[in-house]
Amino acid sequence: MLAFLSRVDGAMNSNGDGMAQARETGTLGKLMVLLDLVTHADGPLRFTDILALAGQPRGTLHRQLSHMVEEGLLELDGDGRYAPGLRLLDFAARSWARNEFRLIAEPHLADLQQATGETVHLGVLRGQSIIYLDKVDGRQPVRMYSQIGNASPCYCTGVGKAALSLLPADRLADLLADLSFTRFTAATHVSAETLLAEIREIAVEGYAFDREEHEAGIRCVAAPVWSEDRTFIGGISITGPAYRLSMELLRQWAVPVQRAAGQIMEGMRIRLGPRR
Amino acid sequence: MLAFLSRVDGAMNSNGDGMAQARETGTLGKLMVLLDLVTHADGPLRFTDILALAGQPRGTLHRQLSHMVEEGLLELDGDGRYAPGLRLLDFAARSWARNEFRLIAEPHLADLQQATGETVHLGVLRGQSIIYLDKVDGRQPVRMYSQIGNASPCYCTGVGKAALSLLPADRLADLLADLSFTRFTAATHVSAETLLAEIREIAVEGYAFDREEHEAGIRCVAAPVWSEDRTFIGGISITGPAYRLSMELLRQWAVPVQRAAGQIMEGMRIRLGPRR
DNA sequence: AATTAAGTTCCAAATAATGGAATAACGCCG
DNA sequence: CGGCGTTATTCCATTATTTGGAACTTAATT
Repeated sequence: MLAFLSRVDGAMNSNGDGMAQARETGTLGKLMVLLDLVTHADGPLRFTDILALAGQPRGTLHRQLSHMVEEGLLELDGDGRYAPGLRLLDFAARSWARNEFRLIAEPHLADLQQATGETVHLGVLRGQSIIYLDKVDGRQPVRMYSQIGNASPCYCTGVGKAALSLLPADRLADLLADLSFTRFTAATHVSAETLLAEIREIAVEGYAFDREEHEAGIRCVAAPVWSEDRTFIGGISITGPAYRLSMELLRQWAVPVQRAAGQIMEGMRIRLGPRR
Repeated sequence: MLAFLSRVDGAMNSNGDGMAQARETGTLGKLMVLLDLVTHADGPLRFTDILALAGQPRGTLHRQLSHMVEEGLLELDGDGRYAPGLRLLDFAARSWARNEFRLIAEPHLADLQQATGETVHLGVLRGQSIIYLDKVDGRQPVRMYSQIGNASPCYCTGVGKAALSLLPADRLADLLADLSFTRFTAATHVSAETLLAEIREIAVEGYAFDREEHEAGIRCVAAPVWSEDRTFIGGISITGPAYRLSMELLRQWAVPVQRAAGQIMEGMRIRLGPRR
């Protein structure tokens, strides 16, 4: 049911500088396409399935898949079906555990959750997607992976639009040019024009809303966050059901969200020093 | 504080079988060594650091790192330091979300948590490490990534020893021959002999204990779990502080843990059919 | 047993990776 | 500002790996 994300994330390494230069990553690039293919599929794929999707010669594909299985990036079950490898979990767990941005943001996310009682997210822009780095849910032990690590479109999430408002005009234009819109709800932006208009507004106001644009019945208010070296461009948000979060309430919450965002950025300055 | 894990997990792809058939994964293998290097480091690494650790020519290394950054496997910050890439999170989130074994086990883990009130883990053997696939903690919203995805040594965890008890003698011998022991506590096995003796016992009894072997003050009881095609060999465990979990209590809990393990395996049979 | 489909192995040709050295950028200090 | 040590990046002939078509093996079907 989340299969549509494939589109979105697949475009993640579009280096959209106008001319669409095919990626220059040699052998690795080809293997990553395969990894993308398998991880984005709805279930395990057999050799022939991948062969059809990848459009490569049999011999080549076979060696590539074998190497990836050998390295633990993919797993091959008893029925000859390929699935994402669990070694990826180990890599990701380490990537996440030591991420400076997340570590610094953590306490401020918790504060914001306490203050509002609603779910708080931290996300960063990667390519055209928002990758969620953290989530604090007020209620019972949440299945964290359910959100952390997930990639969502930038054009229909609060964090995404907040992030876009930070981009310089030229980078924003490039990104929008490469963007393809999928309508998730009646409120989803489906054209660069309306999106750009809202982003301009967000850049002025300093906060963004998601007016049930990604999921019906879910609203949020978000504020942009960035690191000084611009490695991280993203945002934090408070998310909840529309029946509980009126637009008026969200407007009030813009203040604490912006304050938390400011504290996180201040924390980065202190921690990482004034370099660059 | 968990930095010591680096050592241990590093051994996951140690091909240290005396003479070491060098891995036959071509270019990919070389890149994975680098990814391992960066993800296992204590912090971001500069080019020169990696150069020293990898022992490769400058030109080669530079191109390799560039490709990996381009693909999102690594990230390069403003100070020229390499860190694990966030794209790994997206891969891992997908790998985890659709893992059949975990999906089937989930409700039984929750049951077991309810019955005992203590923390429940699900892990599988990958190489010489146990990778934790799931965790159910009774108390407050836990930072899930803190455990899920983490790789721990097989020789000093309940799940690990339970998993080892499932291996046929020859595979077990191979694995033990390659194993290098790190003493974490006074109770840690540090020789293949004593470990093998305990594993034999576990194979008879059908359950394993961790008697504060990995972390002082932490005990657990575990039972082996495997899929019919042997793709997954692992276990589930109940873990908690020694002051609350006497060895006597753990012995009593062996029964419900084994029952839950049985239910999970039954679930796999039904779900995946009697193939292979 | 015959037939089709699915997966695996082989090897000359094409391509990408290699690695030593030259070049460029940075950071520090006088 | 200019020089010096450090660090990072680019270049290109050589070398090793990947490529891809076809032959081969294995498994499933009738």
